[in-house]
Amino acid sequence: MSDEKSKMAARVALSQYIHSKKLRRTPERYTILDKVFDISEHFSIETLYTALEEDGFHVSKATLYNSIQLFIECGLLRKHQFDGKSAQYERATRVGNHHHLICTQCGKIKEVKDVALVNMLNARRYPTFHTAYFALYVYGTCSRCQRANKKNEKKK
Amino acid sequence: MSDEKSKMAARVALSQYIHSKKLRRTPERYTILDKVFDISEHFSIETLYTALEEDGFHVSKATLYNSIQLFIECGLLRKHQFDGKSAQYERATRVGNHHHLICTQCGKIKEVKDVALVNMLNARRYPTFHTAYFALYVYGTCSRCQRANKKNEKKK
DNA sequence: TTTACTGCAAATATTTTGCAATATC
DNA sequence: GATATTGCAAAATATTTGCAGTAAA
Repeated sequence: MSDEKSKMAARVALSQYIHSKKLRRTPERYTILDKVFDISEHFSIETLYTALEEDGFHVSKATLYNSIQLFIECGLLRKHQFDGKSAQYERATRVGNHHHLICTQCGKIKEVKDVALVNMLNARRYPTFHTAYFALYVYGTCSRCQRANKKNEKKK
Repeated sequence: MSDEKSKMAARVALSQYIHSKKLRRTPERYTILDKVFDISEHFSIETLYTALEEDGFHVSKATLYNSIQLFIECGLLRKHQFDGKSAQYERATRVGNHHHLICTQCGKIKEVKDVALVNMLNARRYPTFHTAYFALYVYGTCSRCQRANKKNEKKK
């Protein structure tokens, strides 16, 4: 799906959710949603806040937290708690087809597509639990840190 | 492995790590480690702190955070950032053979053994990345919340 | 005797909450 | 007009940091 199309689809999904829950269609919610769909990668509340400010659109942090929570509830967004302090978010459509490699030394996060694995996961069923989605985190050492480690060993 | 045996093994592993990094074998570290191996499930810093206080053993929060970090570094402990506020920890030996089902409605976390899946995961290799371990989180609705939802639908 | 470790308190950072003003339905 | 939503500031919470005293090597 193109960026514009997925943005439109997200707006529609949000509208439906808002309608079904008898909530209100505020301009803030749609502006924030658009911005979320402009950002291609992970983002934090802080990043999103700054990006919106740069556009000359001011919203309070409280509203940001509220809106993001709403997007998560209606399935448009996923939340990650990587090891840093603040939560990271990304579009649900992106999360489906990749997972995350996390370097335990430098904290860098890399995305990997692994369709075969995703298919295996999707085929799993757990009794009495209705699965919505998965998050797989792979912890280890990135290439950069591996190299750094080798260098240090040689020094000794 | 029995509880006592795994506790001993952990002590040995910690001693080796401490020696290799030229750190110090303080009584606090071993007392905390023992307590960690008494707790069978997930725990937070707060839980661990209280458990130690109840034993009449006082350590500062700072020392707890430090020690837990040390245990993670030497591979004895894993950290989870489920959706609550505080981080949860559990023994690495336990994590290997199960993963977590997380109810997005009530936040309850259930453990599931899935050896076949674990084996598949262990067989995966990612170029330029040296994998240490995995964390798989399955999000969805637990049986209890499924029932509650059905009841609410009927009310309408 | 060197310096890593501990405890305490203060600092930092993130997220949540209360409330008055406003805007949507 | 009823009430959901916003912005702001204050509060709550978790974790980190600085530093002086203590203890392991």
